[in-house]
Amino acid sequence: MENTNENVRSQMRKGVLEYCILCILSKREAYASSIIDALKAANMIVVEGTLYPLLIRQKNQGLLTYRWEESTQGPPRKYYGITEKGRAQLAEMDAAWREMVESIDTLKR
Amino acid sequence: MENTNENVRSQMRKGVLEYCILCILSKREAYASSIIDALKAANMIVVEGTLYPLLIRQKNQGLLTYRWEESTQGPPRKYYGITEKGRAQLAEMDAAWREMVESIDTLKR
DNA sequence: ATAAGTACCTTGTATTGCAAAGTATCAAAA
DNA sequence: TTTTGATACTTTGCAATACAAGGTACTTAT
Repeated sequence: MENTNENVRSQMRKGVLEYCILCILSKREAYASSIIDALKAANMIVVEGTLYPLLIRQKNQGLLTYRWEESTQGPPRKYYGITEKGRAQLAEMDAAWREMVESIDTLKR
Repeated sequence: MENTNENVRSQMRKGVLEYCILCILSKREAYASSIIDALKAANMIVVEGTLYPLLIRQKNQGLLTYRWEESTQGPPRKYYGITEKGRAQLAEMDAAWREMVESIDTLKR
């Protein structure tokens, strides 16, 4: 019964995940598992079934590209990187995020 | 083509709206239109078709109650108020929100 | 060969924000 | 009295999306 906590967080994450992905990829290329690790390190738990469709969507929107790279252990990895269009979107999302933080702040006051 | 901006904001709002409602009602009772006004004042545009089902959901979850009140001009208004359970949920959401802000901050760093 | 580990992908479901259209109440104008 | 306009609440249908669960494929070690 105590996943109320997790439900609340899950709801709040909606729509912010796409922003997180762009944030991560704006710094370095990464493949799915490493993205999940980065999110986990920031206390944002995400599972594969969420991330893969999201990456594909962003790729289809032209925000991301990818390249295959061999791995020393295991199958090849799909390294995603951010595009110019992705950076533009990220800039919009930065603004949207700041505005939302500001909005909540206003409501709290 | 320039509603990209609005789409981005719309996505980010997802899941945070419930939090906003509780924030507003934790301070004072309010009816739908006045809630929309409060959100608008905080730069969060929400329409009726979004708000009404949300209020009903939260009421069914026991987070809100309401009472009818006559209006000097127009039909009676449904004034919503927050319950004890709603305040507990709000406390959880406060924590979840702070964590999310912190998470994004971590990713940005 | 087989098993284990790693990585990527797909399907089905529930939730939810929203546009659009509908219902109901009240008061003032025609 | 009827009609119009303003206000308020409600419902329906749709699209987007996070997630659980299950599946495919490649590599290395046993």
